[in-house]
Amino acid sequence: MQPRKSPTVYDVAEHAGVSIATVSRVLRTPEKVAEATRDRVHRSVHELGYVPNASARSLAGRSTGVLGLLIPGHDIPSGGRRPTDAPGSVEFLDDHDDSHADPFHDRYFERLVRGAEAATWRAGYALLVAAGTSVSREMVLRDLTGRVDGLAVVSRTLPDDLVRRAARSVPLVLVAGAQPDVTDSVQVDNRGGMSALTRYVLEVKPPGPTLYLAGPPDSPDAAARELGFHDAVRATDGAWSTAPADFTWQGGHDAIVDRLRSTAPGAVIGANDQSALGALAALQEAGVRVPEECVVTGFDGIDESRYSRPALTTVRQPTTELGIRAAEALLRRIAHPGSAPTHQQLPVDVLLRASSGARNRRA
Amino acid sequence: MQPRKSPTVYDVAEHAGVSIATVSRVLRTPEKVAEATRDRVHRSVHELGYVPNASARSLAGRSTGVLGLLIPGHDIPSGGRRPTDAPGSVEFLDDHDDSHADPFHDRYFERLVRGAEAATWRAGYALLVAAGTSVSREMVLRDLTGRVDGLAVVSRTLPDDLVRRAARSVPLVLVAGAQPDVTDSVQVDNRGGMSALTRYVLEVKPPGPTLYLAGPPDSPDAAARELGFHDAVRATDGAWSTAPADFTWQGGHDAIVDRLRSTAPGAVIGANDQSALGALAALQEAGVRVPEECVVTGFDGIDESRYSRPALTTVRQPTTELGIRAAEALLRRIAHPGSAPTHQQLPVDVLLRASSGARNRRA
DNA sequence: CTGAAAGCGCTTACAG
DNA sequence: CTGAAAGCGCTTACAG
Repeated sequence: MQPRKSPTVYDVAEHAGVSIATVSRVLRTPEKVAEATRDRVHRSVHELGYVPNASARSLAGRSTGVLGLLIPGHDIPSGGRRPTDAPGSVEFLDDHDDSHADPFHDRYFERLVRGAEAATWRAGYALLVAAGTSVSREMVLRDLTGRVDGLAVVSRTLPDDLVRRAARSVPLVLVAGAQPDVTDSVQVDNRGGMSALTRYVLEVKPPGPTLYLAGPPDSPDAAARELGFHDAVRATDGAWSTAPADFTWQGGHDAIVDRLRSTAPGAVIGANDQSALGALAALQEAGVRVPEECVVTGFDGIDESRYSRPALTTVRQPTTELGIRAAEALLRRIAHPGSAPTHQQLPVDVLLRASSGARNRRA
Repeated sequence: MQPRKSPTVYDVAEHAGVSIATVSRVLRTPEKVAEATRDRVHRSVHELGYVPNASARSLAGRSTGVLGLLIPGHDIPSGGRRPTDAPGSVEFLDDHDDSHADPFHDRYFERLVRGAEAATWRAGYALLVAAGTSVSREMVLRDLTGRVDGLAVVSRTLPDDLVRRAARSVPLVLVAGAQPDVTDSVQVDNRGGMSALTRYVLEVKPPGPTLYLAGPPDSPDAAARELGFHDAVRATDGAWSTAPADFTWQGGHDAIVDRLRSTAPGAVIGANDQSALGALAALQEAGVRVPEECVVTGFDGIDESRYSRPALTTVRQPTTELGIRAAEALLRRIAHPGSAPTHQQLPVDVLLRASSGARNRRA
């Protein structure tokens, strides 16, 4: 398809009757070249279909012009199904509900990648994406490190010490988590989001104690959200309590079943959507009307939260924004290698839906 | 953070007391180096924290080791919200339903990127992702072309002539579409999928004519699906007809309202999920029981199809697989530049759900 | 098995 | 405004 060897600066220079230095200048600093020369070179570039070799450019320019993004690897089938020559080969599947136990909810990574991509190209860089499923993390990391000017790593994708080591050979920013003294970081304001949501719930809820469905003890997100809940609830004098629910539907469901043996809550605040949806189901099974008798809220904004009845009021992370900020932080770090690590907290959005009494087109 | 200049082959060679050629050999063709030497070099590499410079490697090796993936650009907010120093800054939004008019349904690109990423790294390549939102398509394309050994382009991301021109300077594969004589392509078997689905519907449906809700006339997907429907329905002698519905909920809804003035259908087959969901709603409004009196099916497998009542039987594209196949096709093309363009059709999955009478855990 | 040397295709001071 | 030349950090025949 592309037959002969691609043209180089030398070919263009010869074609235009100038030196290779001039060709390079026309491409990088056109204002330093006389207009007539510039035009001539441009014509040659076009006629020969010249495309600069990025490797040579990077080597000579001491910068790759590439940013890397490392995201956690999902399992990708190695073989996969074979393509068909026989059209019409179709598989019929009984579609069960594959649980979204994933802390990174629906479209999280698409948004993250798109955000990072946009900010990266906008700055004239290209974006390399790696999940490191198929190969060992170390190998991918080493490979990436040599290819990029900076690396954004999604938190918990790599063990802390690997992050630290990588940060020694390349500017690195941690996404959705932090290692305070080691690298820059960009995360979402889980604490502030839960606090704001809780304050709102306390205002709109019907009478009755407030119940918080806590997440698993080892999750940083869960910890930050619980702090936010406490921030808000401690400033009031209403009754409240917490119950463990470990981010699962069942956990939320069971916590409510248990709680309904004593007092019915006036509000249930889930540490995530899954547990809130479980709680919602348990309340409805027990004949508690939501939101009239009890308000329910979640956190994450998974797709399922939109389709529950009533639709679930929840908090959405600004994931695209997170990608943008990560790339920008990296670019800043590349420009100023010396400065102290920075740590950003992005504000979240509360999505008001029917489960907290908000009126809504659909619900 | 990374203070002094990174070590090079020269540093490693000196440290290990060998030539740079030997260092290079240890890294690329270790079997050609004596074990003792190899160990010595490895130790030096480790001690110095040496990471090979990918640009130099690419330039010398005449191959970048990078594959590019170009996907259509969504609109990404340029400014975005500012990060806060004040935690707790939260926005409250009345959450309306943003319609998924997108032909590339939920998670389509996440799956595509992940598939491509997996296959790419598995082969020892890295993956560059570009959406080319922020910058002009031409610029991104030119930049990409110089950076990669091969380029996968999602169909309709670029005008045909740009694809053709790009294909002259780099191996290129078209994803989810084809330009038969120009490049390799990988797509989904829309026709075969719709045909298989239709045959199944004809088997399970209650009495009554079959109605096909066609897509917009300018969509290649719609055209292929309609051919598949015809393939299946022409082989039987039941009554059938088609109605235009242009891929929208409203289109599907109105087509049914219109149709119900005469005969009630025994099956409604939508060219996509949106129109099928509209049809489902219209049937239910008219008191037609689904699936008992009329079976309904869609195509695409958007998230919403899972949460309708009854849940919608639909066809899911093997999107991850599509990404894998695209990367693999590219790698094959790189290995064999001369051969004729290949065109793959990937088999789809039918997701059996309650709207066609399939029993299901949830519905 | 190992080394000296050429070369990959650019960029960028340095002169003029 | 333009050119000659050095150099970016590797890989890879070619000799030995």
